[in-house]
Amino acid sequence: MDKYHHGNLRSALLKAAFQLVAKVGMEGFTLREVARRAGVSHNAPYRHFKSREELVAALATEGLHQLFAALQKAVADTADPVVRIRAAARVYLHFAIQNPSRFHVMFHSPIEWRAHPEYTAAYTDSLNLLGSLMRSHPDLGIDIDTAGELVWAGIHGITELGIARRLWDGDLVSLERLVDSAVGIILRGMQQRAA
Amino acid sequence: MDKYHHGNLRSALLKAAFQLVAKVGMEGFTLREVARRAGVSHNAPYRHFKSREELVAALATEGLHQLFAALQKAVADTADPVVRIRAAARVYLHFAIQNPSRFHVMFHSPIEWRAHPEYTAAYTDSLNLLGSLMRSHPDLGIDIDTAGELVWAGIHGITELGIARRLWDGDLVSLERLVDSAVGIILRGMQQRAA
DNA sequence: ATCAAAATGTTGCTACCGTCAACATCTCGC
DNA sequence: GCGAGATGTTGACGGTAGCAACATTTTGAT
Repeated sequence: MDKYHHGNLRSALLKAAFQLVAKVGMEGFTLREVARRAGVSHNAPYRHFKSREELVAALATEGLHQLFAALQKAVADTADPVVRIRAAARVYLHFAIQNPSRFHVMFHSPIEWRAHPEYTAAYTDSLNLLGSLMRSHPDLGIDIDTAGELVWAGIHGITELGIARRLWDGDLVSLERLVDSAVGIILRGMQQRAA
Repeated sequence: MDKYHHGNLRSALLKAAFQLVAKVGMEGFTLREVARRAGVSHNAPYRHFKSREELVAALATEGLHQLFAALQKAVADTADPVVRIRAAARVYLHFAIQNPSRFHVMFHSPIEWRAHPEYTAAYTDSLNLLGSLMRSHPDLGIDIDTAGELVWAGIHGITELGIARRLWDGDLVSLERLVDSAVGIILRGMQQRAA
Protein backbone atom coordinates (compact mmCIF):
# COMPACT_ATOMS: atom_id res chain seq x y z
CA MET A 1 0.00 0.00 0.00
CA ASP A 2 2.59 2.50 -1.03
CA LYS A 3 2.38 3.40 -4.69
CA TYR A 4 -0.95 4.18 -6.25
CA HIS A 5 -0.91 6.62 -9.07
CA HIS A 6 1.88 8.82 -7.92
CA GLY A 7 3.50 6.88 -5.15
CA ASN A 8 3.50 8.32 -1.69
CA LEU A 9 2.20 11.66 -2.82
CA ARG A 10 1.59 12.73 0.74
CA SER A 11 5.25 12.76 1.68
CA ALA A 12 6.18 14.18 -1.71
CA LEU A 13 3.82 17.06 -0.98
CA LEU A 14 5.36 17.61 2.43
CA LYS A 15 8.83 17.66 0.92
CA ALA A 16 7.75 20.11 -1.76
CA ALA A 17 6.04 22.21 0.89
CA PHE A 18 9.21 22.39 2.97
CA GLN A 19 11.19 23.49 -0.06
CA LEU A 20 8.59 26.07 -1.02
CA VAL A 21 8.29 27.57 2.44
CA ALA A 22 12.07 27.72 2.68
CA LYS A 23 12.21 29.62 -0.58
CA VAL A 24 9.32 32.06 -0.28
CA GLY A 25 8.28 31.98 3.36
CA MET A 26 4.72 31.67 4.55
CA GLU A 27 3.69 34.62 2.46
CA GLY A 28 3.41 33.25 -1.02
CA PHE A 29 3.06 29.73 0.29
CA THR A 30 0.41 28.27 -1.90
CA LEU A 31 -1.33 24.94 -2.03
CA ARG A 32 -1.38 25.13 -5.79
CA GLU A 33 2.32 25.83 -6.00
CA VAL A 34 3.04 22.87 -3.74
CA ALA A 35 0.99 20.69 -6.05
CA ARG A 36 2.81 22.12 -9.06
CA ARG A 37 6.18 21.30 -7.49
CA ALA A 38 5.03 17.78 -6.75
CA GLY A 39 3.96 17.48 -10.36
CA VAL A 40 0.29 16.89 -9.72
CA SER A 41 -2.88 18.80 -10.40
CA HIS A 42 -4.02 21.60 -8.15
CA ASN A 43 -6.58 19.42 -6.46
CA ALA A 44 -4.57 16.28 -5.83
CA PRO A 45 -3.44 17.46 -2.37
CA TYR A 46 -7.04 17.34 -1.20
CA ARG A 47 -6.87 13.55 -1.25
CA HIS A 48 -4.23 13.76 1.49
CA PHE A 49 -5.01 16.96 3.34
CA LYS A 50 -8.46 18.23 4.13
CA SER A 51 -7.40 21.83 3.54
CA ARG A 52 -4.47 24.16 3.23
CA GLU A 53 -4.47 24.53 7.00
CA GLU A 54 -4.15 20.78 7.43
CA LEU A 55 -1.08 20.74 5.25
CA VAL A 56 0.45 23.56 7.25
CA ALA A 57 -0.35 21.72 10.47
CA ALA A 58 1.31 18.59 9.14
CA LEU A 59 4.30 20.68 8.18
CA ALA A 60 4.52 22.16 11.67
CA THR A 61 4.18 18.75 13.28
CA GLU A 62 6.88 17.27 11.07
CA GLY A 63 9.13 20.21 11.98
CA LEU A 64 8.59 19.51 15.66
CA HIS A 65 9.60 15.90 15.13
CA GLN A 66 12.80 17.04 13.47
CA LEU A 67 13.52 19.43 16.31
CA PHE A 68 12.88 16.72 18.87
CA ALA A 69 15.24 14.34 17.09
CA ALA A 70 17.94 17.01 16.98
CA LEU A 71 17.49 17.72 20.68
CA GLN A 72 17.74 14.05 21.56
CA LYS A 73 20.93 13.67 19.59
CA ALA A 74 22.51 16.76 21.14
CA VAL A 75 21.72 15.64 24.65
CA ALA A 76 23.14 12.15 24.27
CA ASP A 77 26.77 13.18 24.34
CA THR A 78 27.19 13.79 28.06
CA ALA A 79 25.62 13.30 31.42
CA ASP A 80 26.45 16.70 32.91
CA PRO A 81 23.15 18.51 33.40
CA VAL A 82 24.43 21.98 32.63
CA VAL A 83 26.27 20.85 29.53
CA ARG A 84 23.19 19.02 28.31
CA ILE A 85 20.95 22.01 28.88
CA ARG A 86 23.40 24.22 27.05
CA ALA A 87 23.63 21.72 24.21
CA ALA A 88 19.86 21.59 23.89
CA ALA A 89 19.68 25.36 23.87
CA ARG A 90 22.27 25.59 21.10
CA VAL A 91 20.44 23.04 19.01
CA TYR A 92 17.21 24.98 19.44
CA LEU A 93 18.97 28.09 18.23
CA HIS A 94 20.69 26.37 15.33
CA PHE A 95 17.54 24.72 14.15
CA ALA A 96 15.75 28.04 14.04
CA ILE A 97 18.56 29.98 12.41
CA GLN A 98 19.06 27.37 9.73
CA ASN A 99 15.35 26.91 9.05
CA PRO A 100 13.73 30.22 9.94
CA SER A 101 10.68 29.63 7.78
CA ARG A 102 10.23 26.16 9.15
CA PHE A 103 10.52 27.52 12.68
CA HIS A 104 7.96 30.15 11.77
CA VAL A 105 5.51 27.55 10.57
CA MET A 106 6.05 25.55 13.73
CA PHE A 107 5.44 28.39 16.15
CA HIS A 108 3.56 31.17 14.42
CA SER A 109 0.94 29.48 12.30
CA PRO A 110 -2.47 30.83 13.28
CA ILE A 111 -3.96 27.39 13.71
CA GLU A 112 -6.26 26.10 16.36
CA TRP A 113 -3.86 23.49 17.66
CA ARG A 114 -6.44 21.89 19.89
CA ALA A 115 -7.84 20.41 16.69
CA HIS A 116 -4.46 18.83 15.92
CA PRO A 117 -3.45 16.49 18.73
CA GLU A 118 -0.41 15.14 16.81
CA TYR A 119 0.99 18.65 16.91
CA THR A 120 0.44 19.03 20.63
CA ALA A 121 1.92 15.59 21.21
CA ALA A 122 5.03 16.41 19.21
CA TYR A 123 5.30 19.62 21.12
CA THR A 124 5.04 17.86 24.45
CA ASP A 125 7.85 15.49 23.50
CA SER A 126 10.41 18.28 23.34
CA LEU A 127 8.95 19.87 26.41
CA ASN A 128 9.32 16.67 28.39
CA LEU A 129 12.87 16.30 27.20
CA LEU A 130 13.74 19.70 28.58
CA GLY A 131 11.88 18.85 31.76
CA SER A 132 13.97 15.76 32.32
CA LEU A 133 17.12 17.79 31.79
CA MET A 134 16.01 20.21 34.46
CA ARG A 135 15.14 17.42 36.81
CA SER A 136 18.68 16.10 36.62
CA HIS A 137 20.02 19.47 37.67
CA PRO A 138 20.43 19.74 41.43
CA ASP A 139 19.55 22.60 43.70
CA LEU A 140 17.45 24.78 41.48
CA GLY A 141 15.63 26.25 44.40
CA ILE A 142 12.50 26.59 42.38
CA ASP A 143 9.69 24.44 41.11
CA ILE A 144 11.05 22.15 38.39
CA ASP A 145 8.33 22.89 35.86
CA THR A 146 8.68 26.60 36.40
CA ALA A 147 12.44 26.28 36.00
CA GLY A 148 11.98 24.46 32.72
CA GLU A 149 9.54 27.05 31.46
CA LEU A 150 11.89 29.87 32.33
CA VAL A 151 14.88 28.31 30.61
CA TRP A 152 12.79 27.45 27.62
CA ALA A 153 11.33 30.93 27.44
CA GLY A 154 14.77 32.47 27.63
CA ILE A 155 16.11 30.36 24.81
CA HIS A 156 12.98 30.83 22.80
CA GLY A 157 13.15 34.60 23.22
CA ILE A 158 16.75 34.80 22.07
CA THR A 159 15.95 32.53 19.16
CA GLU A 160 12.90 34.56 18.10
CA LEU A 161 14.75 37.84 18.26
CA GLY A 162 17.71 36.26 16.54
CA ILE A 163 15.61 35.12 13.62
CA ALA A 164 13.95 38.49 13.40
CA ARG A 165 17.43 40.00 13.12
CA ARG A 166 16.82 42.11 16.19
CA LEU A 167 19.91 41.03 18.03
CA TRP A 168 21.93 39.56 15.29
CA ASP A 169 24.64 41.04 13.13
CA GLY A 170 24.70 37.84 11.11
CA ASP A 171 27.29 36.24 13.34
CA LEU A 172 25.94 32.97 14.65
CA VAL A 173 28.80 32.59 17.12
CA SER A 174 27.85 35.73 19.02
CA LEU A 175 24.25 34.56 19.24
CA GLU A 176 25.50 31.25 20.53
CA ARG A 177 27.47 33.07 23.19
CA LEU A 178 24.32 34.92 24.15
CA VAL A 179 22.50 31.63 24.56
CA ASP A 180 25.31 30.21 26.66
CA SER A 181 25.27 33.31 28.85
CA ALA A 182 21.52 33.08 29.23
CA VAL A 183 21.63 29.47 30.32
CA GLY A 184 24.39 30.20 32.83
CA ILE A 185 22.74 33.31 34.18
CA ILE A 186 19.32 31.78 34.56
CA LEU A 187 20.62 28.65 36.28
CA ARG A 188 22.82 30.73 38.58
CA GLY A 189 19.95 33.07 39.34
CA MET A 190 17.78 30.13 40.33
CA GLN A 191 20.40 28.59 42.55
CA GLN A 192 21.07 31.84 44.33
CA ARG A 193 17.42 32.08 45.16
CA ALA A 194 17.75 28.76 46.95
CA ALA A 195 20.54 30.08 49.13
CA MET B 1 -4.95 69.59 4.07
CA ASP B 2 -6.97 67.12 6.06
CA LYS B 3 -10.33 66.37 4.49
CA TYR B 4 -10.59 65.58 0.83
CA HIS B 5 -13.35 63.28 -0.19
CA HIS B 6 -13.49 61.05 2.82
CA GLY B 7 -11.52 62.93 5.40
CA ASN B 8 -8.38 61.38 6.78
CA LEU B 9 -9.04 58.06 5.12
CA ARG B 10 -5.55 56.89 5.98
CA SER B 11 -6.15 56.86 9.71
CA ALA B 12 -9.66 55.51 9.21
CA LEU B 13 -8.13 52.62 7.32
CA LEU B 14 -5.61 51.99 10.07
CA LYS B 15 -8.37 51.98 12.66
CA ALA B 16 -10.46 49.59 10.59
CA ALA B 17 -7.41 47.43 10.06
CA PHE B 18 -6.76 47.21 13.79
CA GLN B 19 -10.34 46.16 14.39
CA LEU B 20 -10.25 43.61 11.61
CA VAL B 21 -6.98 42.04 12.69
CA ALA B 22 -8.24 41.87 16.25
CA LYS B 23 -11.34 40.05 15.07
CA VAL B 24 -9.99 37.60 12.52
CA GLY B 25 -6.22 37.58 12.99
CA MET B 26 -3.73 37.88 10.20
CA GLU B 27 -5.29 34.98 8.40
CA GLY B 28 -8.34 36.45 6.78
CA PHE B 29 -6.92 39.94 7.00
CA THR B 30 -7.85 41.45 3.70
CA LEU B 31 -7.21 44.78 2.11
CA ARG B 32 -10.64 44.71 0.58
CA GLU B 33 -12.33 43.98 3.88
CA VAL B 34 -10.48 46.87 5.46
CA ALA B 35 -11.74 49.10 2.68
CA ARG B 36 -15.26 47.76 3.15
CA ARG B 37 -15.13 48.54 6.86
CA ALA B 38 -13.92 52.03 6.13
CA GLY B 39 -16.82 52.44 3.70
CA VAL B 40 -14.75 53.00 0.58
CA SER B 41 -14.17 51.10 -2.60
CA HIS B 42 -11.70 48.25 -2.77
CA ASN B 43 -9.08 50.36 -4.44
CA ALA B 44 -9.21 53.48 -2.32
CA PRO B 45 -6.53 52.20 0.10
CA TYR B 46 -4.01 52.26 -2.73
CA ARG B 47 -4.02 56.04 -2.60
CA HIS B 48 -2.59 55.83 0.92
CA PHE B 49 -0.64 52.56 0.92
CA LYS B 50 1.44 51.28 -1.93
CA SER B 51 0.38 47.73 -1.22
CA ARG B 52 -1.13 45.40 1.34
CA GLU B 53 2.32 44.96 2.82
CA GLU B 54 2.68 48.71 3.31
CA LEU B 55 -0.55 48.79 5.27
CA VAL B 56 0.63 45.93 7.45
CA ALA B 57 3.94 47.70 7.99
CA ALA B 58 2.13 50.87 9.03
CA LEU B 59 0.00 48.79 11.38
CA ALA B 60 3.09 47.24 12.96
CA THR B 61 4.77 50.60 13.32
CA GLU B 62 1.70 52.11 14.95
CA GLY B 63 1.58 49.17 17.33
CA LEU B 64 5.19 49.79 18.31
CA HIS B 65 4.37 53.39 19.08
CA GLN B 66 1.54 52.26 21.34
CA LEU B 67 3.83 49.81 23.11
CA PHE B 68 6.48 52.47 23.57
CA ALA B 69 3.95 54.87 25.07
CA ALA B 70 2.74 52.19 27.46
CA LEU B 71 6.29 51.40 28.50
CA GLN B 72 7.07 55.05 29.13
CA LYS B 73 4.00 55.45 31.28
CA ALA B 74 4.74 52.32 33.30
CA VAL B 75 8.28 53.39 34.00
CA ALA B 76 7.43 56.86 35.19
CA ASP B 77 6.04 55.78 38.53
CA THR B 78 9.25 55.10 40.40
CA ALA B 79 13.00 55.54 40.31
CA ASP B 80 13.97 52.11 41.60
CA PRO B 81 15.71 50.30 38.72
CA VAL B 82 14.45 46.84 39.56
CA VAL B 83 10.88 48.02 40.02
CA ARG B 84 11.03 49.90 36.74
CA ILE B 85 12.38 46.91 34.87
CA ARG B 86 9.70 44.71 36.34
CA ALA B 87 7.02 47.26 35.48
CA ALA B 88 8.24 47.44 31.90
CA ALA B 89 8.24 43.67 31.66
CA ARG B 90 4.67 43.47 32.92
CA VAL B 91 3.51 46.09 30.47
CA TYR B 92 5.15 44.17 27.64
CA LEU B 93 3.30 41.07 28.72
CA HIS B 94 -0.03 42.82 29.18
CA PHE B 95 0.16 44.53 25.84
CA ALA B 96 0.74 41.22 24.10
CA ILE B 97 -1.92 39.30 26.03
CA GLN B 98 -4.52 41.96 25.46
CA ASN B 99 -3.69 42.46 21.79
CA PRO B 100 -2.26 39.16 20.61
CA SER B 101 -3.05 39.82 16.96
CA ARG B 102 -1.52 43.26 17.15
CA PHE B 103 1.55 41.82 18.78
CA HIS B 104 1.69 39.23 16.05
CA VAL B 105 1.60 41.87 13.36
CA MET B 106 4.32 43.80 15.14
CA PHE B 107 6.75 40.92 15.49
CA HIS B 108 5.88 38.19 13.03
CA SER B 109 4.97 39.93 9.81
CA PRO B 110 7.21 38.56 7.08
CA ILE B 111 8.23 42.01 5.92
CA GLU B 112 11.63 43.27 4.88
CA TRP B 113 11.91 45.81 7.64
CA ARG B 114 15.01 47.39 6.17
CA ALA B 115 12.65 48.92 3.65
CA HIS B 116 10.62 50.52 6.46
CA PRO B 117 12.86 52.81 8.53
CA GLU B 118 9.90 54.17 10.55
CA TYR B 119 9.38 50.66 11.85
CA THR B 120 12.99 50.21 12.81
CA ALA B 121 12.99 53.63 14.44
CA ALA B 122 9.91 52.84 16.49
CA TYR B 123 11.51 49.59 17.48
CA THR B 124 14.70 51.29 18.58
CA ASP B 125 12.75 53.66 20.81
CA SER B 126 11.54 50.85 23.06
CA LEU B 127 14.92 49.20 22.92
CA ASN B 128 16.64 52.37 24.10
CA LEU B 129 14.14 52.74 26.90
CA LEU B 130 15.00 49.30 28.17
CA GLY B 131 18.68 50.09 27.74
CA SER B 132 18.40 53.17 29.92
CA LEU B 133 16.62 51.12 32.57
CA MET B 134 19.49 48.67 32.59
CA ARG B 135 22.04 51.43 32.76
CA SER B 136 20.48 52.72 35.95
CA HIS B 137 20.85 49.30 37.54
CA PRO B 138 24.14 48.95 39.40
CA ASP B 139 26.56 46.05 39.45
CA LEU B 140 25.28 43.94 36.62
CA GLY B 141 28.70 42.45 36.07
CA ILE B 142 28.06 42.17 32.37
CA ASP B 143 28.03 44.40 29.32
CA ILE B 144 25.01 46.71 29.53
CA ASP B 145 23.78 46.06 26.02
CA THR B 146 24.08 42.32 26.50
CA ALA B 147 22.24 42.61 29.80
CA GLY B 148 19.43 44.51 28.10
CA GLU B 149 19.20 41.97 25.32
CA LEU B 150 19.02 39.10 27.77
CA VAL B 151 16.29 40.66 29.87
CA TRP B 152 14.37 41.60 26.78
CA ALA B 153 14.73 38.13 25.30
CA GLY B 154 13.54 36.54 28.53
CA ILE B 155 10.44 38.69 28.67
CA HIS B 156 9.82 38.29 24.98
CA GLY B 157 10.10 34.53 25.24
CA ILE B 158 7.62 34.30 28.08
CA THR B 159 5.29 36.61 26.24
CA GLU B 160 5.50 34.66 22.99
CA LEU B 161 4.87 31.36 24.69
CA GLY B 162 2.13 32.93 26.75
CA ILE B 163 0.30 34.15 23.69
CA ALA B 164 0.72 30.80 22.00
CA ARG B 165 -0.95 29.26 25.06
CA ARG B 166 2.10 27.09 25.66
CA LEU B 167 2.56 28.12 29.27
CA TRP B 168 -0.72 29.61 30.07
CA ASP B 169 -3.80 28.17 31.65
CA GLY B 170 -5.64 31.38 30.97
CA ASP B 171 -4.61 32.92 34.25
CA LEU B 172 -2.83 36.20 33.60
CA VAL B 173 -1.67 36.47 37.19
CA SER B 174 0.40 33.32 37.04
CA LEU B 175 2.03 34.53 33.86
CA GLU B 176 2.77 37.79 35.57
CA ARG B 177 4.40 35.90 38.40
CA LEU B 178 6.50 34.06 35.86
CA VAL B 179 7.65 37.36 34.39
CA ASP B 180 8.49 38.70 37.83
CA SER B 181 10.47 35.56 38.60
CA ALA B 182 12.32 35.83 35.32
CA VAL B 183 13.32 39.43 35.93
CA GLY B 184 14.53 38.62 39.42
CA ILE B 185 16.38 35.49 38.41
CA ILE B 186 18.10 37.07 35.43
CA LEU B 187 19.20 40.14 37.37
CA ARG B 188 20.41 37.98 40.26
CA GLY B 189 22.23 35.67 37.86
CA MET B 190 24.03 38.62 36.35
CA GLN B 191 25.03 40.10 39.65
CA GLN B 192 26.37 36.80 40.91
CA ARG B 193 28.59 36.61 37.89
CA ALA B 194 30.12 39.90 38.97
CA ALA B 195 30.94 38.54 42.41
C1' DA C 1 -12.64 84.31 -9.16
C1' DT C 2 -10.89 80.95 -12.59
C1' DC C 3 -9.21 77.04 -14.04
C1' DA C 4 -5.55 73.69 -14.80
C1' DA C 5 -3.23 70.31 -12.12
C1' DA C 6 -2.81 67.33 -8.44
C1' DA C 7 -4.93 64.52 -5.04
C1' DT C 8 -8.39 61.32 -3.96
C1' DG C 9 -11.96 57.79 -4.89
C1' DT C 10 -14.47 54.38 -8.20
C1' DT C 11 -15.19 50.91 -11.74
C1' DG C 12 -13.65 47.21 -14.22
C1' DC C 13 -10.26 44.10 -15.44
C1' DT C 14 -6.51 40.22 -15.00
C1' DA C 15 -4.28 36.65 -12.74
C1' DC C 16 -4.15 33.81 -8.94
C1' DC C 17 -5.87 31.31 -4.83
C1' DG C 18 -8.73 27.87 -1.92
C1' DT C 19 -12.31 24.80 -2.30
C1' DC C 20 -16.29 22.16 -4.17
C1' DA C 21 -18.40 18.91 -7.53
C1' DA C 22 -18.16 15.84 -11.24
C1' DC C 23 -15.51 12.84 -13.76
C1' DA C 24 -11.51 9.60 -14.87
C1' DT C 25 -8.24 6.11 -13.66
C1' DC C 26 -5.82 3.01 -10.99
C1' DT C 27 -5.39 -0.82 -7.31
C1' DC C 28 -6.89 -4.13 -4.16
C1' DG C 29 -9.91 -7.68 -2.10
C1' DC C 30 -12.87 -11.12 -3.35
C1' DG D 1 -11.62 -10.58 -13.45
C1' DC D 2 -14.39 -7.45 -11.54
C1' DG D 3 -16.58 -4.16 -8.54
C1' DA D 4 -15.57 -0.86 -4.99
C1' DG D 5 -12.81 2.27 -3.03
C1' DA D 6 -8.78 5.07 -3.31
C1' DT D 7 -6.39 8.40 -5.95
C1' DG D 8 -5.80 12.04 -9.48
C1' DT D 9 -7.92 15.54 -13.00
C1' DT D 10 -10.91 19.04 -14.97
C1' DG D 11 -13.78 22.72 -14.51
C1' DA D 12 -16.26 25.96 -11.97
C1' DC D 13 -17.22 29.68 -8.21
C1' DG D 14 -16.29 33.28 -5.21
C1' DG D 15 -12.72 35.92 -3.21
C1' DT D 16 -8.19 38.62 -3.25
C1' DA D 17 -4.10 41.79 -4.75
C1' DG D 18 -3.00 44.87 -7.89
C1' DC D 19 -3.19 47.55 -12.48
C1' DA D 20 -5.38 50.93 -15.61
C1' DA D 21 -8.69 54.09 -16.95
C1' DC D 22 -11.99 57.17 -15.46
C1' DA D 23 -14.59 60.51 -12.23
C1' DT D 24 -14.65 63.95 -8.71
C1' DT D 25 -12.93 67.06 -5.45
C1' DT D 26 -9.42 70.22 -3.62
C1' DT D 27 -5.60 73.24 -4.21
C1' DG D 28 -2.83 76.87 -5.84
C1' DA D 29 -1.13 80.01 -9.27
C1' DT D 30 -2.80 83.63 -11.77
